[in-house]
Amino acid sequence: MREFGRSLPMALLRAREAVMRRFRPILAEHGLTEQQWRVLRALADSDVAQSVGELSTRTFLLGPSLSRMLAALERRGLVARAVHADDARRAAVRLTAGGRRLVETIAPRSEAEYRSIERRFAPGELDELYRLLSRLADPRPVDPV
Amino acid sequence: MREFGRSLPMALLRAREAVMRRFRPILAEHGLTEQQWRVLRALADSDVAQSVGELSTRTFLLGPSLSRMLAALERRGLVARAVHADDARRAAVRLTAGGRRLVETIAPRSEAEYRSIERRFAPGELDELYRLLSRLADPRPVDPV
DNA sequence: TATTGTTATACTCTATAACTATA
DNA sequence: TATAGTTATAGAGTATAACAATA
Repeated sequence: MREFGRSLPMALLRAREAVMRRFRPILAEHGLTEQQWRVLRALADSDVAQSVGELSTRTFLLGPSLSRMLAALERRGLVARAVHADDARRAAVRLTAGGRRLVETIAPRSEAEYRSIERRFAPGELDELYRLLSRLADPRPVDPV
Repeated sequence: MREFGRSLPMALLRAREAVMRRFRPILAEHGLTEQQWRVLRALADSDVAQSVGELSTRTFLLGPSLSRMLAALERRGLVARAVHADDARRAAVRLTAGGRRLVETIAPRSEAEYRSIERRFAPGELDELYRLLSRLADPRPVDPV
């Protein structure tokens, strides 16, 4: 059987752990878990409100987890939930001003960590890494079905 | 701030999820969590018994999590714990024959999934991916400190 | 009837501290 | 005193099912 060190899930996990190890302390200072940060990042990414389903897809969090997390983030005043204009079943989740401020406080430190990682790679290598990772995540560009 | 889609942790998570989504059902059939499988894989990798600390490092699991998991795997007859020959504080954890059989049952299906992923890449591309991932996980080969 | 989101429930893992046994 | 591992405890996420409201 393939060696543990040559397992793709393990290689991805190791790489992710190495990156997150530098970043988690920053989140912890602000009382945020990795998953909560994913939600805030996904919300900060777009100016329009997003449904719970959209957030679920983008953050790889399940609906029930998200429901509870959004309630907690709402209690902290970081996000706001409203009913979607076109479909009353849907939620319209967005960052509050305070939530956006928090993201903007954390973002520069995140960028600094990122640049220190970037320096370890030759020009173009990181692009190549992104290209290979997205090929893993979505086979379609290579082998359309 | 960097787009969510261009976040390295997210790209790694997406890639890992895509790979694990194909593999988790196989584990579930055998009543194994992803983390338990990591432990079994780490044990299957070497013929000599490993200490809890070694397993912790290799699987990215915390000591307390491992202690409980090893107790559960021991109850299922998949692993055995003994006292280390040289140092009575240390444990000597190894797969039982049944544990090895289980790994050998699952391994071929895991390999099949792996080969179907491999087919999506040109020769050498996957080597390049491993190289870039290991650079992320360990900067030393590039920039010795 | 199907879909969106929430609530309920049980389980697993994370994380830290306290403890035991051994070195 | 320090180290290896376990136990205790609290909290967060995973996963599935059941449910309410809306389409």
